[in-house]
Amino acid sequence: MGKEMQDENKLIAERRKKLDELRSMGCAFPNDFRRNALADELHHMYGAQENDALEKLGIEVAVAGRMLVKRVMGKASFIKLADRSGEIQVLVMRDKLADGVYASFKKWDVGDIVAARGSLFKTNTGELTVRADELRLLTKSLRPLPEKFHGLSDQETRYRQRYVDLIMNESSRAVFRTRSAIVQYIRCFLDAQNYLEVETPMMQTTPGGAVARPFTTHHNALDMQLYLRIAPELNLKRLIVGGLERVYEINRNFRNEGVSTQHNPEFTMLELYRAYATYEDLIEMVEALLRGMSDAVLGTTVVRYQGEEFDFSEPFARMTVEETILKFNPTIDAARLRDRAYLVDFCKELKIPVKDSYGAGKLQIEIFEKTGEENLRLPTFITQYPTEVSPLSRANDEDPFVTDRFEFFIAGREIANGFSELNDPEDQAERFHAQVADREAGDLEAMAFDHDYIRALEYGMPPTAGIGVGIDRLVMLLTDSASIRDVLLFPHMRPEVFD
RNA sequence: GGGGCGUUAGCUCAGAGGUAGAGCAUUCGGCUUUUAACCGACCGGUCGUAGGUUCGAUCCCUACACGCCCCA
Repeated sequence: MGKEMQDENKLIAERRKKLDELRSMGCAFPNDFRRNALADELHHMYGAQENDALEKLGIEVAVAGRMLVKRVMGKASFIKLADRSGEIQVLVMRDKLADGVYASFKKWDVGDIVAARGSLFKTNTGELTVRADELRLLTKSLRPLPEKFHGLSDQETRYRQRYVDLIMNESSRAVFRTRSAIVQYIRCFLDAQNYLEVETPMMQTTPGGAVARPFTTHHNALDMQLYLRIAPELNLKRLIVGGLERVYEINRNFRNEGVSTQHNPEFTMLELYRAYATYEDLIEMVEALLRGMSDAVLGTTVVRYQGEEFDFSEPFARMTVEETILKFNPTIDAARLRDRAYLVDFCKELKIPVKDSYGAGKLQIEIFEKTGEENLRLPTFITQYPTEVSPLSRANDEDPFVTDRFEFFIAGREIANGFSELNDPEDQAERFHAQVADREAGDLEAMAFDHDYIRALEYGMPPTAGIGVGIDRLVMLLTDSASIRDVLLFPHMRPEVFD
């Protein structure tokens, strides 16, 4: 909706007038009310009590929150206040309040921030309620909230005005509580294994650690171009060289590519490195992490996503890249899977655009992505990625065409990417050179040569395994969200036009 | 970048080539146990923007903006 904000419509003008009256009567934005109870607390503590017992106990509480319901019935009214925990009903009776308060209250609006003090009781229909003997308006709301029954459903407004979405939609609040619980679970899981959480630069002079285009920015005082990081990988491995042995970072990466239901220009990754471990160890870790996480966060190991069901208590499947290609391309000749000319022809059949620079490994990955990925519905570890497309991974000892690398797929989407790290500085330098050649051939995503990273490896990096996990996609999975925008509080949007 | 769909009152949505409608909200009146409270009355719009076709466009056409979905 190309909406010019109708900033001063009639509804807002009426409320602004009410605010003016509050100002003229003194402090319009008081901050001296002290709440002593949350809605959910009260429901848990007293929800099971009979009214007679409650009245006898005479429990005095002070509650506050946004008034989301207001039903006026002459000299008595019911309102509902929403706080961070939930909602609590308040009975407002004219004769229980100081003179004039009820008359003022009648002019308050749904959306106002209201405080009430009074005793607990239960209504005829059994709802726990505060009978107010003090009622105050703490903050006047100038803008009307969406209609109570249908709420706010317009996607664009939900993303642009997340605050309104959070006021109106419990399901949206639940997503972000789950997101927080997931990140917290990861931290506990890793901290328990003596990982050190670190922070490394977002602004880098040489972007690296992933195959992607970076955002550029400029440092004025130093008059130099900087890049927003596309991955923290190389810095984290410098820390492994430094002897920290187990490190992780949960933070933002920035990639200058399209926006879709799966991609936001900035997104959150967990990256983790562990010395004296292999990718096999990390496969086991991912499996344990996801199993424990679903159980802790969802209360079950059965994850339902967009109509599909995945049981995380069962062992995850494993297949190599080549096995996956064979499985989903029954006509392909198994004996010629590394025959470049054959793969070029096969790609053409699949209408995959091929460049001269592509070797057999790159062609395999193109076929894998086109025909395999989407079909990997059940939790599956795909292993043995071609060395050609894995410039930071350790080549397999028996078969140097592939690396000791895996990606984890579920519901047709990549969630994690891990490998035994390449710690041979000379091999790494050669891989960088190959990347630089690709870059010079026009591949804007190819890596730059990172001299300091080679220097770090030359000091000696212990054998190490590392992994990156896309937090946003994980949150999508565990919250049954179809779009990455649903799990980002403020997803990237084109700027709104105000005129 | 390509294709499809959408944009009408604060919100949720109808609608038709003859310049617009409902529910909720607002405003006013009534109502001391409501639950999408109820009853009565009123108010509310440059129909996303700009062109074009037409006697007449919000409706048809074109472009643009923004969004959603699919594809690259």
